[in-house]
Amino acid sequence: MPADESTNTPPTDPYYVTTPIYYVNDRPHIGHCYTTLVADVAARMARLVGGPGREVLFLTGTDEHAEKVSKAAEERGLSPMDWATQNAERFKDAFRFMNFSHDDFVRTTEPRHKDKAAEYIERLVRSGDIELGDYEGWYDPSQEEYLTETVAKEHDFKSPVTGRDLEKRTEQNYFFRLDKYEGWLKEQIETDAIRVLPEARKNEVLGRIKQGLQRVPVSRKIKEGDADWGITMPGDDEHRIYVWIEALCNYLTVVDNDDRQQFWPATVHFMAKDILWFHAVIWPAMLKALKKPAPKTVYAHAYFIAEGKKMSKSLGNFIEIDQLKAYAERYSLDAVRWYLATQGPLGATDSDFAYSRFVEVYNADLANSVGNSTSRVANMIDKYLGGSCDRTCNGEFGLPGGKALPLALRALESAGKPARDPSRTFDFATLCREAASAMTDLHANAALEPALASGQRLVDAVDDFVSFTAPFTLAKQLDTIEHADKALQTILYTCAETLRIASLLLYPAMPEKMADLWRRWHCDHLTDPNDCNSPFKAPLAELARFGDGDYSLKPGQQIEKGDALFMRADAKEAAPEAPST
RNA sequence: UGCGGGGUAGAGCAGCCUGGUAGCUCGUCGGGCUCAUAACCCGGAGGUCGCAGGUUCGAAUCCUGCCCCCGCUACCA
Repeated sequence: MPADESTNTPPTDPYYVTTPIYYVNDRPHIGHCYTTLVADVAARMARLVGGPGREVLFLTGTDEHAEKVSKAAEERGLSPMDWATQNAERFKDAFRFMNFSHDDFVRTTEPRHKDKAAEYIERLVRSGDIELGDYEGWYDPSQEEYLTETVAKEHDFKSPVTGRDLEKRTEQNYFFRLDKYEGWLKEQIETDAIRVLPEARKNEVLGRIKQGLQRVPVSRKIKEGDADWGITMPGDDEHRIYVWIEALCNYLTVVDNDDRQQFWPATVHFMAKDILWFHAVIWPAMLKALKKPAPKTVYAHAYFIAEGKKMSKSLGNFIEIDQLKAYAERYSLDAVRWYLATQGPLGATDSDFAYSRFVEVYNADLANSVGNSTSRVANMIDKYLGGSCDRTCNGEFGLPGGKALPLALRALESAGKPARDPSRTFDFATLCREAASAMTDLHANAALEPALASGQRLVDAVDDFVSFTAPFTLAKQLDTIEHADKALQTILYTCAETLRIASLLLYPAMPEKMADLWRRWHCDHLTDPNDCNSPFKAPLAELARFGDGDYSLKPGQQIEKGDALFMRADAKEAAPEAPST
């Protein structure tokens, strides 16, 4: 594929990315943060790749209408709304801390959601996609809940909690005719019209669809003494819309208005694997019934486990937001974001959040690479060139083919350290163009980890280039080799300019640190470096133009070294601990 | 029970679809360099690719069987 062509045409289609809305009784933990971070990286990448001309909407929020929410509120002597508000704030705080760039935060208790959701259900009733029927199942009277056939059988038809016999009960419910859409769903997912990722999950979903789809209950009978919480079934006061069904609607309710109509269908829904079925099957079928297009991509990641152990309430080993804060305090927030984004369970298998691994990744990917590389390059520019390059990488000294490289080789030779392979050539313009193009293509395929890796490759290339050309050796021969100064400027410019482009590619995961670098290097022409959430001034293809673009480093541009971007971490130090609560 | 994913150097992973010198990151050992954050560059050691059969001139890669790990199995958020 011709790399330069796809780079020249930045995407302009509206990009709409969502996270699940989170169960508001939960305390924010690594799971919520991870899913939302993935969406944040995707959203930032969409804005970067597309530039100011592309509309991007990133939505997250809270799911508040569960029965247990009103119960939890009651236990605390609060109204359900007050309790929900209080907890929604915790999510908002956590997400602010994580520097997520969501454009909107929806709460299912907001009228804009409730009204539309009820309207959708009503439409489905009218179209016959939702109908009244009998639900027969195993009821656990002690827990006041129905159990699935499988669970009931597993526990020998006794309550898993109390061990008492389950009752076979029948009640009237509204059902969504999921069964009507079996063939359509199978076809949509098979052909990737609805792309289910990763591949393993697609197979899983298709496998289940082939086993046959049944209608799904979408309402609950309102019981005596129930709190007035949730949305009642349109036209039937005795039923309440089942929260799951209502919650799914949030993706649409928020954009189903004059201002945001262009965002539907959603570009990508991110979620954890446990709720894939709702998003890949039930939700698209509901949309089909509503005559709305289905989401383009449904991406289900796996779980984080903690220090090799599955996180569970009984073990009490959930990595909560406070622990992430403790890591961020020691290593910077962006280091946490980087670790989660690049080591996370984007594939089908779970990933481990382990301190030893964190330190390893931090040192390898951040301290020793981007951090050290920007440091050494800035330092040489400061030391040898007084803090700025007066020459770009173009012209007769440029690379590849110009005089800079032969002069560097000559300096090495006269210092008695000839290059091992003098025939090597370097073409950073192409390298950078391909890296930017790779990010654009990978992002379009929701392949976020490889997209971020394209930035790392540029940093590695700079380190390799510095070793090969040894500008520090050249710098000692400015008086003895003619034009050595020009070669030196060209080489260091090449390094700095490549790092500038690398920083753009690393930005989606590490916005604050990269903005920090842009402040030191006076790159305020990319975006506002004092606000890493401000829009970019052009699409990536233009921003990442090497050497001769409008956004390239300019001759004379001040490059300040500053403090280490990422201090090396000491693995012998004890793991950061969250303050005990 | 059914369906799906996985088992590749000490650790974490890629390669398998489209068979043909087994690769990457970290760790480890040796060398180089000195601009840099004990960093960076080069090289070495370390794997009979879960097990057993089969197809093939040739299999980590295709087929069959088996073992182990994990996930999903819908009305719980």
